[in-house]
Amino acid sequence: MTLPPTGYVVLGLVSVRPTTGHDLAAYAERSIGNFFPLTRSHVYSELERLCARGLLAVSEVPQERFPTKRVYEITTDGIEVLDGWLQASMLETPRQRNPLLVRVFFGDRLAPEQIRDLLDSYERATRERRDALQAVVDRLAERPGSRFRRATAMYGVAQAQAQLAWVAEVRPLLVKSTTQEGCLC
Amino acid sequence: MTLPPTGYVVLGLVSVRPTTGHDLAAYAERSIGNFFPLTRSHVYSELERLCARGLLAVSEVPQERFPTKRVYEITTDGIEVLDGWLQASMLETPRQRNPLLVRVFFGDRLAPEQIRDLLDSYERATRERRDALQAVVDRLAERPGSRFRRATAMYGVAQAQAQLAWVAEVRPLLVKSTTQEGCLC
DNA sequence: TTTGACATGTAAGCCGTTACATGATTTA
DNA sequence: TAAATCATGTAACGGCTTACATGTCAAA
Repeated sequence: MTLPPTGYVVLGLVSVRPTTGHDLAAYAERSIGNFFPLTRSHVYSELERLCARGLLAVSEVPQERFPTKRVYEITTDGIEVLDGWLQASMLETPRQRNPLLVRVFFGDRLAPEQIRDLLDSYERATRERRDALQAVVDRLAERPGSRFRRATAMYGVAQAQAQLAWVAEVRPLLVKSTTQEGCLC
Repeated sequence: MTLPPTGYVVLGLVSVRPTTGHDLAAYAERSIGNFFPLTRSHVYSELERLCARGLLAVSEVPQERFPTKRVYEITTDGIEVLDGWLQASMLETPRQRNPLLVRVFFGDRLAPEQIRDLLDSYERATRERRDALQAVVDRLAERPGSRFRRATAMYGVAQAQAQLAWVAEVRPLLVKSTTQEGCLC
């Protein structure tokens, strides 16, 4: 049985502990969302689909002060499918799209100051992302039980750091300073 | 007028020089395909759509030894739309999905040797990708007219390099050597 | 004679996003 | 009385992928 990518992710998140669509969506956004974004709508529909396939079981839990909630938990079939996917050695290579690189690729169509602005805004955004992820890494440093989640954040930091280094490296190559237009070098 | 992401990419590729679907797909695969994959089918349909919107013009060119081909070229409207998009300061942040990190995230469900295998195969694939991209960077070093395309390849090299460094950093943290299980440290 | 280059598409389908829709309870 | 939290979805649409479908010419 094969699932769409999101299916495995949702299955994995439910496997941590039984949860509702509401909670799962919130948790996903601030954890796995950094490298596998999920929308709330999609979470709900995927939960139902996994249920229909017998990989999750659902139970309605009435509450006093809040609406009745649907709590999902993973079944033995679900565990089998999840672990089977996790252990599959072949890593799917997803289509990675990078709108920044597309613009750089067509850089000949842009004026030097536009290239500069493009790199500047990319640098700013990347620095912010790096700092946010570094904060996560630091926060999880105390908890040895979180080493896997911490490793994913470290990955993000490493990526961002490399992107900043790349900007610094290519900026002088791509943005010819107009004031040096007539230099003798 | 807004287009799907692929629309702008195809538009940009045609803007370089008039071309056929066949040639464009081949060129896209070995150039922009590294950070924006296109399928052949998609290229053909997107070309037709851009035509219908008046952003491209098509002409049938009969050939002696080969089938008649449809050559597309960009129109003035097309140039306007393309440059408008390239100059838009806001960079869309696409949903970046990373199946490796998903597996790491759920690393608690995997045995240490499975984590190790996962990291090893990722490292191998990454090293290959880095070397391939480095070859592109080296090849383009001689041609100053290719500095933008070269910069995109440099980006890939920087990313791959950071990924390799990350693997080296987290491997000892995530893969507890079973032979040291009972060490006194 | 079979492979590879040249050349163009159609059809089906699903994954995933965006927008829409609802309603109770607590807190400011 | 307004906003935030808790809670659950539906509907529509479109982008993109996969698989299918066809044919000529040159070279091995």
